[in-house]
Amino acid sequence: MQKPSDRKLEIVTVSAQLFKEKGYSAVTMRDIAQAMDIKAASLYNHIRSKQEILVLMIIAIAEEYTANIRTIAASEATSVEKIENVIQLHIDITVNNPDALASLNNDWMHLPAAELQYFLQMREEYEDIFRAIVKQGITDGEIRNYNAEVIIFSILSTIRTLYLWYGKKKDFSPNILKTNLKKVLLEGII
Amino acid sequence: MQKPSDRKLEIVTVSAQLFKEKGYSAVTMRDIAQAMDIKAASLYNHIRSKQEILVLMIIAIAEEYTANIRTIAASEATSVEKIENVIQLHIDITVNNPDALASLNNDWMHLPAAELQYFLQMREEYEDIFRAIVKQGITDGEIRNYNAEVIIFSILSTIRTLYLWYGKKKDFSPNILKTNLKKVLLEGII
DNA sequence: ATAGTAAACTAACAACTGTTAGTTAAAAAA
DNA sequence: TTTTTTAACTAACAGTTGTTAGTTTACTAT
Repeated sequence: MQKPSDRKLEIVTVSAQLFKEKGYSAVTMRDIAQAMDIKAASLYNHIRSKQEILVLMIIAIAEEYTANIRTIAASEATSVEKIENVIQLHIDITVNNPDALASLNNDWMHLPAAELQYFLQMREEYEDIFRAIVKQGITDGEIRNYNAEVIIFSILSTIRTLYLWYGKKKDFSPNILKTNLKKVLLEGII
Repeated sequence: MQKPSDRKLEIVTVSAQLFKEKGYSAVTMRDIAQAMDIKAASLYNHIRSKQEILVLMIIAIAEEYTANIRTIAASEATSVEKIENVIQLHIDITVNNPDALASLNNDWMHLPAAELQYFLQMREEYEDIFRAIVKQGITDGEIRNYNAEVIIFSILSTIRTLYLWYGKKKDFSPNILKTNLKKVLLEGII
């Protein structure tokens, strides 16, 4: 896979902002073109289809999640440290892709069949790895013996929706998140 | 506002399932009609427009959230008890509206202008009330002195996305949630 | 039986959708 | 300088969109 041209990346960036506002289906090729001050047909000098924009937007990030959580899981760290590393991973990816994450969370079902399957497979693996970390932590007595699925859901849903809050409030600087989010998710609030 | 007919409610119910799968914009009137085994034009014997379906789906639930969090905030309970009551409120509404909540979370931007303004106003009030509860809890020493916005984000994002997990795993029965979710969110996992 | 109503139907529309074809102008390579 | 490439353009398409108009059918109330 060769790396996309500058103009191609610009289309993906602009589209990500629009998709975040209105969702993939509600954004037209003419909307994207207008935001770039060109005509819709001109977009096709750079991309093959509207769906290809979505693929470029989602798959690379999904692969980044997958590669990193594999590394974290395979490391020598304790279960709690691994969970902290997963939280940090989500903070980092959110800071670097605050718009595209909206499509990764809400528009993935509009991927072409092959990429959809690939995406869902990565997503499943990701949750399986995270589940294994949590269960190991419970077994080792590092993590309290609550329902594992509830723990997984609670942490994942928070760090997956970080993109919705990041950038809207000054309290969500990378540093404040780094120090506060791990504590809140791990130690609770009381 | 008079209550909708049975058939009208059926349209909203069926649409909610479809909107959850593909999003509001990607679902056509013909999709909705086909799911009800009628023709698209027949839908208009019961509803005025596609947007009206969205309004019926979202506004009533938003009002239910608003009314209930007002009651909780005004009660005599401690701050921690109030937060527990908010968590329980989200569990209850999720159990009763597992499909419509997808649109409330992802498709609200497609509401007509008037209803959009009303929705955003309710959403803002909701977050303001929740913020006040958390800050009071910190002031009173009931809640640890972490960044309040991070606490708010962490709890709200979890209970708002409950609809994504509820029904998919048997671990998410109302009872398991009732006992586990409050503990995980309040006391943490270590 | 008759009239009225609720809810389905067929047919159609104007606007919008993603996309293609062919053309043009400017920049880069020869 | 000439040639090639890049990236814009105009024009148009076939299919889909939400929606309306007018009609038909079957139940309900008179």
